[in-house]
Amino acid sequence: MTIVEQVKNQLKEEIIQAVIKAELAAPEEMPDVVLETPKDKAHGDFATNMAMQLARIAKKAPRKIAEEMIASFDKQKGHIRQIDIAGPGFINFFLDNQYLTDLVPTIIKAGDAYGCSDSGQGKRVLVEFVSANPTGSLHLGHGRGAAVGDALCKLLKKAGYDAVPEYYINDGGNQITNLAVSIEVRYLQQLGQEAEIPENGYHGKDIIELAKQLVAKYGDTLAKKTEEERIRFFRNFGVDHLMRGIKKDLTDFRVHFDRWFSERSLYEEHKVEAVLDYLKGKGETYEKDGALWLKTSKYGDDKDRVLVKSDGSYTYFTPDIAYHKDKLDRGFEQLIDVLGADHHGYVPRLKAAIQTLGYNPDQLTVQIIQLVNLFKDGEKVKMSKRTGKAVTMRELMEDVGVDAARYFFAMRSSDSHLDFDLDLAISHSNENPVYYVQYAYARITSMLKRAEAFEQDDLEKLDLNLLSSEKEIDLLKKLGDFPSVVAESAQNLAIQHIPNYLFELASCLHSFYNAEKVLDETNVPLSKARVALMKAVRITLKSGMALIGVHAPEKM
RNA sequence: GUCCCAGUAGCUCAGCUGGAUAGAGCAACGGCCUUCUAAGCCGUGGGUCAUGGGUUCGAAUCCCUUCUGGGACACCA
Repeated sequence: MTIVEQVKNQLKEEIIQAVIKAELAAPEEMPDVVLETPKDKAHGDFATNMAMQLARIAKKAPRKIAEEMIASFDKQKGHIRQIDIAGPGFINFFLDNQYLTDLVPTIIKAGDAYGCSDSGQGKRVLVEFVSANPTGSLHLGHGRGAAVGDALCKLLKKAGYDAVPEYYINDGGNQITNLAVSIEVRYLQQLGQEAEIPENGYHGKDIIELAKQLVAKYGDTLAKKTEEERIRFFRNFGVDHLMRGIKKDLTDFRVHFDRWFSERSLYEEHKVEAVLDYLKGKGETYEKDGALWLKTSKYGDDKDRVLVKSDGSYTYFTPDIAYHKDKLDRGFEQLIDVLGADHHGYVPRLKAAIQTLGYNPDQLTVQIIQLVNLFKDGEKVKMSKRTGKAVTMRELMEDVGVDAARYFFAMRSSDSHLDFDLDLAISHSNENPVYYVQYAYARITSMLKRAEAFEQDDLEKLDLNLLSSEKEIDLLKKLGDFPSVVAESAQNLAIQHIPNYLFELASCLHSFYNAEKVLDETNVPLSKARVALMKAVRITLKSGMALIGVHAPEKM
């Protein structure tokens, strides 16, 4: 438990005791104690609405209740300095600063671990994200999914969940056959033979590049193989090649996966057949029009869905069910799928499928990644200038850098549309929130390099009571918020709170920096305390930036 | 037609589980570098929280209506 939580819990307990002592409510009718941080400092460090909540139960006016509560309050406990009644019946608590200054040594000792909590209680969570087909390069939308999924995993881990990031490689279905055929066509074309890309094939230039490489390496030997052998070869070659590119993109984007799960492995281990047999055995399927259907409408889907098409092949859905069963069978309590907006309609059937498998549909949470619109010079950029197709993740990384891209992707709730301002992301100016936050870190770092005279290794010897100016208190309060911001963001799968928090913390730092001098030879004890405070801020900034995959630069 | 997301300052958006006078940044205007990084700070102006109702001590927040914008709704993946 963090310092701030301890203080709050103690305060809550005192509030409950005061209510009981004043005979305003019996323990069993006690409302939840809401303790919030007021926006206005004049309203204290914490405030409770308890008196208003009790109005109906105690049948008295809120302000009257508040008075009675205060009268029976034990002020000796919980660092309380002053209690006020305000507004319609708020009780405002003013605490001494001890609990805040205690944060400094706590954070310094914790280091990178500051902000961690056991809020997730070790719950096993599998986060599947990106999972793009190995049929081309990753584009903008995948970039957002990658940034969100990766940040989500890191956030969950920090908040005490056992989160595992996984990528599902669609290397088994029709689209891969299409890819193989497309490569074959380009290969034959390179050799001067007549061939045409099929309608649902891949027309990208990268496939032509691939074919050129094949000719350079194998000459025309591949053309002499049988059709079947050749396709199998192109299949493997294509997937390997494209997955290498995808992995490279993701690594460069600082996105990590614990496991790359191959769809093909599901076939090889007969897990698709097994799940079909299982569903048939449970009576969740039926045959119609020569196809095999799953009764998903029984579980909230609009209509039933096809598992085996009339031509005998599987739909995309079928191995995906097997994959989700595999995930659940591996013992994950919660599955998070980070999916593109185009998969929106896919969610009900996936949830229904999980129910047909005998699991609880609430075990699956789908995070929809909404569309990203790029803006340049105030205009919407739709296509890449280079390729004429969707802008790739690689181009984005090259244009704006990983830090800016990751920050911008993390900045907004993932399920709402994102307008990505390229000019803003590139600009090295105060308009750019990424630099604002990084600058705070660089400033502290550069300052600490000159701070040798004020180093205090023995934290016990610091006189932290000297940290009492308004800016210092603001900074300390903000530092104290970090663990709960992490925990709440993880719980709500809301990564956008992290950039917000970082911006606020950076703002407190800049404000403090301009108001007070840290390194002051004429006041050594204060300087020592402030250097320690700066270290705490630095640790917290770095830790927060790490969550969203943004680097903390030593200098700028 | 059904479903999802959004509508808050001129622009881009915060606003946590309902709380007190709705906040930032940009843009506009005025200040602050002989002093630890001015990529910074301080100040001023700027609002029918799309709309109409409901829930209640209290609503930008929760529920419903309407309007507007975006997206999704295959025996594709």
